[in-house]
Amino acid sequence: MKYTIMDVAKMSGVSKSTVSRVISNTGYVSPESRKRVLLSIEKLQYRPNGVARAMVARQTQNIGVIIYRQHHPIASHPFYGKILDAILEKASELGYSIFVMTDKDLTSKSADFLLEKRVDGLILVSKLNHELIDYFKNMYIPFVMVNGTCDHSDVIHLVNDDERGGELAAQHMLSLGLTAVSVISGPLEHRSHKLRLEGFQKTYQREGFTLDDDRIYYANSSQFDEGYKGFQQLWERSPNFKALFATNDMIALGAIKAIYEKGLQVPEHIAVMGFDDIDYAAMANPSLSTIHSSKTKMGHDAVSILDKEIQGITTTKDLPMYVPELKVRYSTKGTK
Amino acid sequence: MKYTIMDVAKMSGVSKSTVSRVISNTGYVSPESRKRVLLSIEKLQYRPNGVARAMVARQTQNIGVIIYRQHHPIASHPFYGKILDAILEKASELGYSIFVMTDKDLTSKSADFLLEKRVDGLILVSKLNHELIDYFKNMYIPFVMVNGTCDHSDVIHLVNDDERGGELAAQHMLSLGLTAVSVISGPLEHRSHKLRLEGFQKTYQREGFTLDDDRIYYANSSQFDEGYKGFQQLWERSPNFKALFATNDMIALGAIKAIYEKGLQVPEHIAVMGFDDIDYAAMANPSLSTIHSSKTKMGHDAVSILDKEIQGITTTKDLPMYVPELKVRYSTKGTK
DNA sequence: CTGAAAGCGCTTACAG
DNA sequence: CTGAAAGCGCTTACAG
Repeated sequence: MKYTIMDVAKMSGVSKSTVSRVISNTGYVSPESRKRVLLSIEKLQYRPNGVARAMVARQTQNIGVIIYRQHHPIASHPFYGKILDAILEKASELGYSIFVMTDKDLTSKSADFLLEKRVDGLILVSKLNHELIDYFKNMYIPFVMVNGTCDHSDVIHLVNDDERGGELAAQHMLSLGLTAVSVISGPLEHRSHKLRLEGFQKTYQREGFTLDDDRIYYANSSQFDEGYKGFQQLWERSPNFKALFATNDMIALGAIKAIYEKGLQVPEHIAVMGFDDIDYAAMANPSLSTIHSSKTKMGHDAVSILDKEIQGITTTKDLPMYVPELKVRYSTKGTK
Repeated sequence: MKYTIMDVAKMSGVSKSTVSRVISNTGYVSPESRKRVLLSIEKLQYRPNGVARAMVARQTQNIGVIIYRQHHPIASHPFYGKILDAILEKASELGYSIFVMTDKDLTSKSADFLLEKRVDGLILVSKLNHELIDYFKNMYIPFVMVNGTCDHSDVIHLVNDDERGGELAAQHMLSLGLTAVSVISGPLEHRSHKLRLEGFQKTYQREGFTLDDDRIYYANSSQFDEGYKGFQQLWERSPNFKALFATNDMIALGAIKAIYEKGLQVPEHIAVMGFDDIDYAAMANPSLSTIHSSKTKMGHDAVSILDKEIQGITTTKDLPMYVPELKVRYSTKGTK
């Protein structure tokens, strides 16, 4: 810590240029010099100062991750936490370190960090407003968006095919003969909730079953509580449905709690499906049928693609969506 | 991004020294000069380069967080994720940015990062081996440990009073007359699991009930699966207990799943208690009685204390433990 | 193969 | 109140 390249140079009887060469393993260094330098480094426990290096290299080897979550947890979120884990994993693999910032920061501190160029690139997770996207575009800093709302076609944007997922959910329910269905939908400002709902609705309609608006509860958040409340409201409106689709697992889990409190059984009285396949979905009691959406793969890809962008290797901005997958569990089928 | 302090200086017709003064708001600058500089900054959208600044200031305003989790998720972990969220929150408040690193990194890359002085201080979360602690001590870099195993009295170490928590759990069960109890314990190398178990055991013994070793399942991990397996094993050994204590909530949840699969009810046939009060404990079905352990407060304190250390303000190394709290829910009481 | 020099973008004394 | 100079710890051409 306390030693600099000069200390190593002196100790080895060479110039700092030579030390620099052996550290970066570039250029020519005689075997003897190299040996002496390596020895000094070892003795002094010398480590190059990354900040100084970053300054001249104009590269920090840092990636900033901004997750938009105004009031809710970020890391511990069952969906976004998974993405973050995947980002962490891939970043370490590719030699990047990760700065994690909350959106609250974004308006002030974290924005400054980016502006102050302490990161080589950015990963924006979840919903971000247009101004922000424009802002980053103007910064000429490479960035990718993950699971956000974005209609700029020139922005790299990783998303699940949520509409297809909604369709899969509907098809599964229909295959079980569950035509009397209600829905709890998360906030429609979020691309994913909107599309999941649309895909679900369209499929029912296509099969000749209309989903009246009073069969849908529009939740204010995508949290457990809203699922709980949502079911109560729907049941109060008209207790005549046999199945419930929620646009994410947390909502579904909240609904299940409310269902049991009413003395009803899942799936005997009401079959329930969620969306996302968060870890708890499989652990829950009863286990929750759901649509698996990419989290780990999205996180990994975000870093890999960003890495390419940082290196100036242009990739297609127009990436295919991740394909969702049906997971049938107890909450619809009644069997493991 | 592309502009430097020189560009601002030229545009304003002053020297870069003056620009620096207005940016850092230090020293004297005439009102007119200040105004011109501010205007240029605005026009050019200039932002100081944080890397350059960090180099001369010898301060990065960065804190590194290392979470030890060899094979399991980090951010999305219901316990550590919460701590991380709290760290993120407090750090942003105090003007620090957070680097998150996994332990896999630690042996190579992240260790280098620390050595390369890209952080002003460190937060070490969870179990870390002795060498590592010594290593950091030798680096003369301020650090605090959170929820780890550490017997160095000169290391700042934030922990819950897990033994007391185990005691609280035992007292609660005893108060319900549940003397025929079994236990699933997480890995004893972890300070917290060890102490939770000890506190629990001692309390039963004190009340005249011995907990034979065959009543305890020693799990290989602290995950859901091990709870599931643990119950099956215990039940196979001797299906004569009416209550189960698990040293964390995930284990308890896994056990509950196994209990239901055996056709038994919680708490009617078997009452279950966990430990930690992760978010999902309250959401689970049935809701899980548990011992609340500090997560958010620990995360906040870790940053605040580290901040003081970084500033050279010495604080007591000997901090009081966080006091655990009993949360009674359906899984023991049979009522909300 | 190696060293001296210049420079990355800032801040911090020091003259004036 | 302000500017020139030195320096933070490195890397990168450029001579030799």
